[in-house]
Amino acid sequence: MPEMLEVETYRRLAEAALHRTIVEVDAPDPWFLKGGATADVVVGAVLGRRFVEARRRGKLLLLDLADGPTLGIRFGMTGVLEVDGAPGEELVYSSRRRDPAWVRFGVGFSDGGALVVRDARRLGGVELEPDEERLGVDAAAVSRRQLSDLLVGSRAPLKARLMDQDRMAGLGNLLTDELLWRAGIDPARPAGELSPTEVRRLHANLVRTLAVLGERGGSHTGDLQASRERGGRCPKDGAELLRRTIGGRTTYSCPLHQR
DNA sequence: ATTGTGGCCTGCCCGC
DNA sequence: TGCGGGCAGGCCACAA
Repeated sequence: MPEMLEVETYRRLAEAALHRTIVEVDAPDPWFLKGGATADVVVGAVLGRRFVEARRRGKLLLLDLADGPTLGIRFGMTGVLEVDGAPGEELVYSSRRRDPAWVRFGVGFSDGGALVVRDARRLGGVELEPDEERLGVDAAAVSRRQLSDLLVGSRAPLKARLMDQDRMAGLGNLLTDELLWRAGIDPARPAGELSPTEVRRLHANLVRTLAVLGERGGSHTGDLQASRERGGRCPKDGAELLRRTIGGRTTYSCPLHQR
């Protein structure tokens, strides 16, 4: 999906949709409704109300309805948010096409505008009252101590642990590869085996990576990104990058400086 | 409980 | 041009 940086962009975009009365709900795809919701239930919850707050936790966008439930939106890998026809982000792995069939959910406002979710692959979804607390602390707000605590005692690969949304929410495949490449730590290392020095380095690089890539415009703007392909070379030292599957995801790392 | 695997669903790109 | 295979920034259910 869009990782947390993209969802944060969506969140800011969604602020333009606040305080506008919803007069129309488009939920054409039952598959896209999660948590047992049906089109009727969503219509009943949303119609006639207004969004009053746009929040984010990890990759989950939360839109609070006045005197109503919270609408949660997940974007899967290819979901895009649009408000009044303007897309929030161009996703690297998502088509630039705007096929009307890809609209999986939308609400129309009394002033004629609309908030729309497009998702070609249908891996995202919309849910009423999502369980926010199941998600771990947002990666943009994690303290060094919290980071240390969520790694300690784990023998899962570091990368898998960092992407475990129940422990820390927000990091996806690209951000995690970039982060570990910057921090100079092997993604396959057991999470609990990092030294205090390495945890400190990891945290500093997390803060910096989110800041820099956020500034540049998204998860795909990392220094490693251009080399994330078969045969790609490390931008730091020129070594051929390792391509492995870690935590179920394609992982690129430098065999020289990531130890 | 933790960790690993497969599957979901669809579009695109590459090579033949 | 057509077709099959592989791949994709996420998440969930399930198995060991």
